[in-house]
Amino acid sequence: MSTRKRYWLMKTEPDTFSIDDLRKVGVEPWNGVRNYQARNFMRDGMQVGDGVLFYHSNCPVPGIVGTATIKSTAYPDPTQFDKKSDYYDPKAKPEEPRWVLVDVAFERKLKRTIALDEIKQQAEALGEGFSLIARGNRLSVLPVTAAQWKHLLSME
DNA sequence: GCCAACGTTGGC
DNA sequence: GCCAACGTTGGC
Repeated sequence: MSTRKRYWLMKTEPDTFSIDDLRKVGVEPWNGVRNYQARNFMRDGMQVGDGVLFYHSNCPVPGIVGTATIKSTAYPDPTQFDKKSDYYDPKAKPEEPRWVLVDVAFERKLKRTIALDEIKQQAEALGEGFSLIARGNRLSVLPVTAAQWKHLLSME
């Protein structure tokens, strides 16, 4: 496996966990991902040191609000075994975990939000395949190329 | 709050 | 293995 730094975009609802929350705690175990494709990106793709575009969804101005760093490779998400958790999965067994998470570290908050609106206007430069703006995409964890990373942050 | 676009579940 | 019903995401 390559050790070259990779880039990702991770969505969160600011009412639940915002960039300001991440800044306060420093490092956060990214629990609650319950989508297989998103899980596979964390499990099979993420390496310590990878870059993360921190995205706010389900809010007045959806968009990229900060950057973060991957602090751990994937390990089992403990909330899947916790009956009191919203993320409890009765089908997950400790000897056969179904869901994983990674630790995400605060890097910086952008000077301003790079709004989804503006990102859509850059569709051509970002490439047709950019899944954040692909029709109907709902993935909460998705890969970003080095060129897309550079282009998106140049919009700040 | 609405609803389109998906993903998952479960009966058959 | 099909597919209808249901649940979720997330922009608007």
